[in-house]
Amino acid sequence: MRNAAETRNKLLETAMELLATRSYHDVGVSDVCKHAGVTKGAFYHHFDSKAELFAAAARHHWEKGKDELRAIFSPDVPPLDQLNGYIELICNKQERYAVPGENEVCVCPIFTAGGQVGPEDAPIQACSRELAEEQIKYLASMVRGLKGEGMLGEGGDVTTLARLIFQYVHGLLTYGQVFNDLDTVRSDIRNGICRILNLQCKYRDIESGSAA
Amino acid sequence: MRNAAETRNKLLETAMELLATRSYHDVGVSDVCKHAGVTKGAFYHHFDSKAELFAAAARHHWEKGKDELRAIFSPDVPPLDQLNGYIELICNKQERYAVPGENEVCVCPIFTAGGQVGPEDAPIQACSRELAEEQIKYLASMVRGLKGEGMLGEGGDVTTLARLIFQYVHGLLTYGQVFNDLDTVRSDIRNGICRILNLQCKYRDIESGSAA
DNA sequence: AGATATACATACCGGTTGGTATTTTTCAAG
DNA sequence: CTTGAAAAATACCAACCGGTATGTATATCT
Repeated sequence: MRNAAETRNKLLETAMELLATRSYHDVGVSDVCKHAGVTKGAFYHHFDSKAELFAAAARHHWEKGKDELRAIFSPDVPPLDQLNGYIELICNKQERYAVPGENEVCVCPIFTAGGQVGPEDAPIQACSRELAEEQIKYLASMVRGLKGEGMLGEGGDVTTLARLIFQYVHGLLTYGQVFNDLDTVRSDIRNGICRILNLQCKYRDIESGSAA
Repeated sequence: MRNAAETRNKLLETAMELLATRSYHDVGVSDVCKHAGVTKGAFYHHFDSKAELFAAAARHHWEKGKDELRAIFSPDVPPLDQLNGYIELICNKQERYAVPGENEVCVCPIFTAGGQVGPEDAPIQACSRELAEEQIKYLASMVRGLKGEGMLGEGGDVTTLARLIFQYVHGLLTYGQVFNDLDTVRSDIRNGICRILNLQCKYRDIESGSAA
């Protein structure tokens, strides 16, 4: 009886890894089991269904990365550094999850899966919305900070701007995935976000504290 | 021997209809056949494989809508009307393909499918990229027009801006699909595009020629 | 009209997938 | 040790899906 928690963990993380570069329907439970070095019996001991696994995996993945997120969007961090941190975070994810040569770009597995399943997999859609909303909240706090420092042009509700950024980043990553082109993602991301924010030009380049 | 061309056409359009609200893997050939009122024998008489059907359907759909696109992005049309026309086009697609109450929002079936299949369905990915690039070209001509009239803020390569818009719109639609929220799509689309373009505020509202 | 290719229908196959039933192993408490 | 329950392995199933084999009706050409 090897550590049960560890097995469960392995399944959760493997599910997320596979989902990062392939679609929800492409990733079968057998796949997850094989990559995790676990049998199907063990799998169905820990999870009731495929949908439940991926919902749990999404939440697990989210919680795991939350510290990182909190660090980036901490009120102690200058808003501009928050922006840079966010962009870096996304790029780092690429290096972590993407498969060079094969799948250069990986999308946000959680949110993407929500668009790939029908109403029958309700738990996944629900999870997808829930985590998207949380992410938008973090972005909103950043936007509020930038606005507070007068770095943004006129107009634009904070929450709306955060949502627009979220939408854009997701579209960007999907674009990168389809074209399998990480370079474009890297070069467009800052441009796109800054334009949506209407961030004043003098702040657009990396100049403050953190560096790549 | 009922009209062969008509049967083929029915299959192509049905495929696109189903793909608008469901994922590539969710839509089976049997589904398409049933909805098209055609048997599988007839289907495989016209198409070699599922992937080929959807690639053909995508191109068919694209060609069919090309006149509409050419009309919108015609050099005769003032750039600002082009922008309004583009936004209207996307909203109209929603009314045409979405299933009210069930699937409020539909994404661009062609491009989305590209992100849902692996390298094994290469024809679909290829088609997806190809049509995305074409669409970006149309957008680029619009951006060039706007720029020519001095309506945009400083900076920004024309092609880059067109790509950013494409990325954003796709992300927006996916967002709308996941949240099943057409209202947000309607209210965000103009905002997002104008911000990316850095369209001068005085031009942002609908004021010229065409109306909704 | 007869021959022939096209258009479509029916039935089915092999493989895969999510899920289950059952057995074996592991570990900790008594 | 014994025991008992959790954890994990093996074997398996029913359903489904893409695709095929084969049969039949319809149009076209000579």
